[in-house]
Amino acid sequence: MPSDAPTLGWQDVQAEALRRIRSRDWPPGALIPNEADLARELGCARATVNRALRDLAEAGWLERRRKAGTRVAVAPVRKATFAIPIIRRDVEERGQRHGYRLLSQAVAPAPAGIATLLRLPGAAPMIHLRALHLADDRPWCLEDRWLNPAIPGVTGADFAALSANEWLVGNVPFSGGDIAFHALAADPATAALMDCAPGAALLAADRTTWAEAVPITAVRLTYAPGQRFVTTI
Amino acid sequence: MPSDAPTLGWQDVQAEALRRIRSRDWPPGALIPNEADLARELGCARATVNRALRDLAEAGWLERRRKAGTRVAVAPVRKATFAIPIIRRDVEERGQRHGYRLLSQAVAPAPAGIATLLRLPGAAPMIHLRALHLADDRPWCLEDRWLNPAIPGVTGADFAALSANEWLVGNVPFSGGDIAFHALAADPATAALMDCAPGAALLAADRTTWAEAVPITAVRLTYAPGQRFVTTI
DNA sequence: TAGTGGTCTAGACCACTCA
DNA sequence: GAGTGGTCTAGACCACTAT
Repeated sequence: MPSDAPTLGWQDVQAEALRRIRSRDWPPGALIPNEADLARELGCARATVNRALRDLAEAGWLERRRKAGTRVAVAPVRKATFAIPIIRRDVEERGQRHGYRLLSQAVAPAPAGIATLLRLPGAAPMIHLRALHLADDRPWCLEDRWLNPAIPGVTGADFAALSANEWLVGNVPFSGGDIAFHALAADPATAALMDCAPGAALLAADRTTWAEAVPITAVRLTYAPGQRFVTTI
Repeated sequence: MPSDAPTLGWQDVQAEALRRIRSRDWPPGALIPNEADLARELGCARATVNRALRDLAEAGWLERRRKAGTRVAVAPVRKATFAIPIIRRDVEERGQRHGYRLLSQAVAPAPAGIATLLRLPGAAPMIHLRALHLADDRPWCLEDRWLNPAIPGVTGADFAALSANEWLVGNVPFSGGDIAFHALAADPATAALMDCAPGAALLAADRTTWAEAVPITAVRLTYAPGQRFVTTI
């Protein structure tokens, strides 16, 4: 084994650890050496080992507990990460021209499901928007959104000119939320808008977003047939 | 402003930075102070600031470039992370009993689409598996998989007893791959297996996985109606 | 209580890239 | 060339937890 004169970086340490995991040198469930020992063995500082192993633990390869030490995960839970850009950028990054049409805007009592989701009182009045996003003039995505009218500035926004999606990104700092992907069959109205057959299988994403404890919006994005969400792991 | 005597941790620094971003104290696109200045201002070491800001950059809030400094992202690209557990665990974590039935197993030339995806020669013989996963005896997920027969040990595996999904996790170290979510309409055969109406909208995930440059498997997981992939951002 | 990972520090050098 | 982030080091203390 040639001695590696240049100092080891954390990426090297991580690669070496991954190699040992994959080669079953450190089999699933096994306790691996502690950070201090590894640092000595590899000839680097403990902080470097820590950085490498911490990242592996976050990625699901290792399970670490103080005093108990570090174990190789038995069933590594892989994680897939999806980027959620604003819709216009999503379209433009595919080299297509983004178009946008506001279909309707109204103030209406939120349906029970939406109100519950946002933890608002039963029939609280909210802003209801429906809009169609286009890619090269073809239907891309239907946006069905309920907006909390208490958001500063929201009543003055012109959603015919700028989509709520984009307005929110630029004007409302949000802290969190959740997303659910699911499949649904196109109802007749949606099918007409999407230029597809009624009953066609469509991919949809339901999102709710919050600024701290204040509900911002609940939106369903229904994508045109054939669309896929792709990622690399 | 009360002086915070206890030393600031990186999480505190991160929270303070996020606060400044959200309050528009650091508006979108703005250059923020460099690490050394921030460390002085906040009374901690530069490494602590680095840890905090590095994480914010990974999360999409900041854009960092050497010499150019750190800027607040103009359109923060939020990222959603999905855990991809093995199917049995997924079912069990919902408090249901996992069942499994191997429907068919055969060696057959891979369809052109699959072979291309895995960069294998046109009609390369592969192992084709079809299996149904059950949750509390109800259809949960249909697994349609093509396996590279060159994988060590694969020809001796008993996929009637242990799903390929689980066998692979335990026996084949894989380095990467990709996933695509999409919606499809249930064909008659699938509908019969899934106990749903033909044409029903189903959520599906297509995965390919690799061990370094060696293709391992291509699989389509088709989920029973009503299933959702949920995550928090 | 003792062993382990989690974190902070002060300093240093390097890599990148803007001007 | 010079300013910035990226990383490493050696040492220290702390927080958690298995025993």
